[in-house]
This record gives sequence, C-alpha cells and structure tokens, in this order.
Amino acid sequence: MRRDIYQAIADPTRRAILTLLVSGAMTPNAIAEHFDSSRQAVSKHIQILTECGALKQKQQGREIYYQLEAEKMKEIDVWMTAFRKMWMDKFDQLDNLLDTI
Amino acid sequence: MRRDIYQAIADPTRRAILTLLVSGAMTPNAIAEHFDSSRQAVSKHIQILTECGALKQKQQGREIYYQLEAEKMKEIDVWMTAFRKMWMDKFDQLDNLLDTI
DNA sequence: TATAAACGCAACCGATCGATTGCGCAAATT
DNA sequence: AATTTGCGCAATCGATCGGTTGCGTTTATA
Repeated sequence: MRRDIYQAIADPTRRAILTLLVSGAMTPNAIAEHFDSSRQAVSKHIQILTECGALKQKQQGREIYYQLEAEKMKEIDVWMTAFRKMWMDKFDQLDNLLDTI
Repeated sequence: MRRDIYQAIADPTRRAILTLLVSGAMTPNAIAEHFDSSRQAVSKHIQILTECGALKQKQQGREIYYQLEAEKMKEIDVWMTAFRKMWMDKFDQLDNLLDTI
C-alpha cells in the first residue's frame, strides 16, 4: 500500500476528483455523478485520495462530505521548485537574448 | 501504454532521476550508478520518462546522454494552479486575521 | 581484428491497479 | 415497523507495473 500524493494523482479520474472538489466539499454520490464509473469505483478513488491526505471527510448524518486538503498539494509544488527554476532560467535567457536585438 | 507525465512521476525512482538530471545530462550508466537497481531497470525508467517527453536523448558516439525537458514539468505546474490559489487564499485569510489582532 | 563497453529490446514473473459485483449497516423516509 | 438511501468493505479478475535475465548491435579499445 504505497500511498503518496504522486501515486494518487497518477490516475486521471483522481485528478478530476481533486479538481472537482476545488469548488467545494461533496458526497461520494455527488462526485460519482460527474463520472461514467460506478459509485464503488469512485469511492475507491476517494479512499486512496483520503489515505494519502489529499481529502478529509466530514460526516453529516448518513452523508459523508469529502473536502479538498489543498495543503497536501504543496508537497508537489515544493518538489517542483527545482524544475520551475529551470524553465524560468530559460525564460530569462530568452529575455536577455531579446534585449540584445 | 498510458504515458503521461503524471504516471511518470508516480514512481519514486523516476522522480529521483528527474531531480538528478537537473544538474545536467547523463548517460544511463552514470544514472544507474546512483541507484541500487540494475542498469536495465533504470533504463526502463529512462525510457518511460523519454516516452512522455520529460527527457530528450542526445547520441554521442556509443553513449546516449539524457537531458531533462523542464518544459514538460510545466504541465503539472499549470494543473496545480487551481490548488495553489486555494492555499494562497488560506494564507491571505490568516494574514487578514493576524491584522485584526 | 578480437575484445570490451554502452546500450536497446524482448520475454518473463510476481505484485499492484482499476473496475465490477455482492454484501452489510446505519441513517433517513414512508 | 418496513423500505429506501448513502456508504464502506471484501472478493474477484484482467491489465499494467517494476524488476530480472538474456541477447543483439554498434562503437570504442587493445
């Protein structure tokens, strides 16, 4: 059970769920309505996202609202720093080049 | 053969390879030396990274140098925009809260 | 020219993945 | 009280993953 955020976002459906939840917390059924997959399939994705800390659940009666934990995405953002620096350097170089014309 | 950047970075070894190549292009053997896995195992990872456009190869005699395509990482960065906005909003809210004290 | 080095490619294998199906249980609804 | 709804959990199955082993080809080296 390797449950990290990188493995979690590897699946397109899970990425779509995360994006969907930017607009607000939702129940599994509500989420599943946005996809062609079955409720159970979506529920499994939700479970994986929850296990790695990308979602948080809030029970409300018999309904469970799943909420995005945007902070978790920071982990990816931090890892990306090194690469971001690279393409920004490239941009700077282009900028300097344009200045010489 | 689902070869997108998200699936590529799901594996920790592949992430390590990408990070390693920030410092410059390398041959498969040179890369493999940094890991416990065999050359073939690393070569397979390199192939996956190349297929999805994260690496570019430059033949040089019998050696092949693999170079990072930092631009490809932008794809992730762009997808992350929505989430980045969320945690920045949160930061702003904390900022406002602190101002009220 | 024989040998070694650098590498890609293909076959194979156990582990994990993503999806379906069926079940059980608690909270609402009738 | 009986039924429906919302949901999690477990078993199952084909597909894919990550790794190893073995082989072939091209380019250097002795």
